[in-house]
Amino acid sequence: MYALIDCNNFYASCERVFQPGLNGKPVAVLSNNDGCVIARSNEAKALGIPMGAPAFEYKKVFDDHGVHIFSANFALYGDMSHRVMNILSEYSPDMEIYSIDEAFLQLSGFEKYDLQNYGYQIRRHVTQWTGIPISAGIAPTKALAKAANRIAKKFPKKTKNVYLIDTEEKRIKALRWLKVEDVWGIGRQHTKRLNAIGVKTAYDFTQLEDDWVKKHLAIVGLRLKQDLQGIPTLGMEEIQRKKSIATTRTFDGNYTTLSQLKERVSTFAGSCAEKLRRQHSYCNSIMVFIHTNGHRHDLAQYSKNIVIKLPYPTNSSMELSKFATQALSQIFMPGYHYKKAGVVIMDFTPEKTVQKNLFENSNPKHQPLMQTVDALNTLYGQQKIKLGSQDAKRVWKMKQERLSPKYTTRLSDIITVHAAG
DNA sequence: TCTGGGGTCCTAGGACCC
DNA sequence: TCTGGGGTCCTAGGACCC
Repeated sequence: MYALIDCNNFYASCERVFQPGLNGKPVAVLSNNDGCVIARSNEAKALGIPMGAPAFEYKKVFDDHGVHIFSANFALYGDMSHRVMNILSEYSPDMEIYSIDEAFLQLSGFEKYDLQNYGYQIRRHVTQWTGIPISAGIAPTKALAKAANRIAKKFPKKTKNVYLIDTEEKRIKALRWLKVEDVWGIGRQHTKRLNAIGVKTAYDFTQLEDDWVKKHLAIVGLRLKQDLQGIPTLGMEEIQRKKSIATTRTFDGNYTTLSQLKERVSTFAGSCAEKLRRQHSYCNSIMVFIHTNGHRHDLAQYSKNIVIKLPYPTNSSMELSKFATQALSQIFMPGYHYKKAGVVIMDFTPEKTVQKNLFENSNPKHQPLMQTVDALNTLYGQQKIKLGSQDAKRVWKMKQERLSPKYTTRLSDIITVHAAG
């Protein structure tokens, strides 16, 4: 059996932990630059605010219904996630952290347990220790656990946020209830194709011929079908090192000059390098892209990316920044209003097995230097030490008008509790 | 005025090998 | 007239996830 544990409305719930007065009230969290809605409490969902809604289009709804708006506070969410995962890891020797707010627990060997109660126990524990409400779906396969989790979320009163699929009847009932577009792994394109042949529910999907599924949804679709039929096909994944690391941003305004973009791209490359060092890897390729604003139909559009193979593996901020800005110069075209840029690094090798090059190698002095920079930035706060190519005066140009404090990761932001006489 | 960011996996087709 | 067979590796693009 597998359990899928999922935090309810995670980002909104994190904000509520420190402002319990917001329980029962509509809360929404916005993306960087306060652009789109990326998390909503149930009350906000009930107001018809969709996922990804542009904030400016829904300003009136926010005002009319007193929706509490927050700028994304990823330092807080990351730390809360870590706390939740720590607790969950006590409930199975085999856990896969699937996303910031979700984890699978493998429960083989737990057959003698009352799994329904086990779910309640996990829920009580996480809620009491972190204040984050969770839902649990428990079933014989991962895809079915996902489905069970959806039921637990959809019917909180009946299920008390834990739903167990442990019989064939329950499996069929769940799949007949689940719309095919809500199946894990079925996105927009697949839904279109499936609806066209009359497949409306997850159950319908499991009744299709294997050949048809393989042909139109490829091997991934076929595995999914089997998993939904109760044949465990999707196993626990080893979460090791990342295979690519990205830092990309939409700008607050438009950038028109190469030097403006160079500063941004250099910063992004430095941030990628830092993440890369944290997982003790070197990279061999770097990709840089720039875009104009696709929503502005009145402006000329340009979008380009370029991948560069590095002459030697590196994780030095200076090297990566140098290569990234070189790449940028190759794709930059004057005369456009740029709205977005990013750096993606990939093709990693672990620190320990880096292949040295006979003629060209990373400057050996960079490694101790980077270690020192990382240590200083950890000690004195991020971005205290920057590259010369970065804008030293730039503070934080992102629009974040409703940012909550970093309650759990910055000493000065810790809450004060006043006890009445 | 205003529209996020960060990932994974698979497939088809081309280039190349013997 | 007629032109093999079996591989690997790489890349771009598409689909999906949160």
